[in-house]
Amino acid sequence: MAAVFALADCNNFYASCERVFDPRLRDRPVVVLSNNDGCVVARSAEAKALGIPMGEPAFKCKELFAAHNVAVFSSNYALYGDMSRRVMQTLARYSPDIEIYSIDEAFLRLDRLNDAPAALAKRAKEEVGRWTGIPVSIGLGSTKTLAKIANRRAKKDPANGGVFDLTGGADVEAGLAATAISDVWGIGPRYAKMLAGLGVATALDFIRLPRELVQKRMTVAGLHTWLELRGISCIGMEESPPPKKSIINSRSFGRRITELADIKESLAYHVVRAAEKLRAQGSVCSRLLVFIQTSRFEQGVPYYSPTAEGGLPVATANPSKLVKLAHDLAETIFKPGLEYKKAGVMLTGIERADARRLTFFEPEAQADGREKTLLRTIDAINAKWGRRTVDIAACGTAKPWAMRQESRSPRSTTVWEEIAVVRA
DNA sequence: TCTGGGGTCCTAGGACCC
DNA sequence: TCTGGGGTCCTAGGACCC
Repeated sequence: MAAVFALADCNNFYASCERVFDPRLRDRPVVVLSNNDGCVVARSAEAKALGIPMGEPAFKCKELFAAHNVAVFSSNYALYGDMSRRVMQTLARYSPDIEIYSIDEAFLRLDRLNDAPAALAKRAKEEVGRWTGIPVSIGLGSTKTLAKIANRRAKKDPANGGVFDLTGGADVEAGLAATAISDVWGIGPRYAKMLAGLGVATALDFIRLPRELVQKRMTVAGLHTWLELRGISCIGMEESPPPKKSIINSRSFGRRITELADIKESLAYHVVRAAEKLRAQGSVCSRLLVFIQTSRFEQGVPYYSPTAEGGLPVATANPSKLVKLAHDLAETIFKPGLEYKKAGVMLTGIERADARRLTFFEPEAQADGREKTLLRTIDAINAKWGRRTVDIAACGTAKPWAMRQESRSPRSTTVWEEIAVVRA
């Protein structure tokens, strides 16, 4: 059988997660906001129908929210992450060949199995709904890009029952003709605009462009999209996620920050989180980049957004060493008299911890061993007793820079004290 | 008052080397 | 007067994804 890729995508994922634990939200418009309660990042179908755009700043929607009794939530990533894990575990029962693509999407290979792909997809969709309460749509295609298009068709028309099959005898041309070019996976706003200038409105128009033109204007990535839409698979399944080559931790401040000391505190926090991610994938890093930013939207004052990068003599995952470097770098770019809105760090020069150069000096090797033991112990304690049970002092306790989060729902599946209570 | 966060890949061009 | 050329590494910038 020819390859059959399925894309399973949770409908309005964050909004659906909120609904699972509060049935009163059914039929009520639900939106979820980004960190710091900044922008709308998820909308239920009812909220979409109200015309609330994705990414809209929350303060611009206040009146609309009030007028239509919209349920508004701060992001609750503890909940969404755990719900995602449950959805993925359920999907994995349907194919050994699964790639978790994002928090709410997974690709599955559905050929090479005993049952017909479309029948498997239908059962998977129903079981995820029954076991987790999350509605999911599944699209089937002979390539990943076509599976993405099929998924859009599945979502768009309720008559499809949440599953759309663009393989076998399906009319692929009709599917491509019904898909706006800007809705194709791999075509962003820039390329969509450029293609519009070439008279391309749909995916079907796009695959009728000459191959050489596509490669010239859109490089090999664009060519892959073009080939995939023609049924030639270029983007394969990734069995296990490769280690990250860069790790970022950053956040907008809950309010404006003017003091270097506060910025340093927030940077320490970001470094500690980033170093945890680094150790979780068994890596060390040799470079660190610090960035601080004023508001992009402030009238009358120039936008200040400097970065500073520095290296370490020996690659490390030790937060104390990284914090020291981050603080030194911050001092080189901090300008007093400005109101800062955001800060963050990026770790690069990432390599496997076990591939490190050996140290020949015995005292250093011993110190290295003690350091590893210490960090392993901290990670173990935090894994058992919760994040930040053991922290480093530079993160501070006052946290004037902490983010706003005014309406977070309970962490119903990961914190005992916040578990849902059912009254019968 | 209020505008997210975290990633990847590709290419062009400069520095440097022989 | 004539003033190489190819390879590699690094970085910045631009495109995309969720």
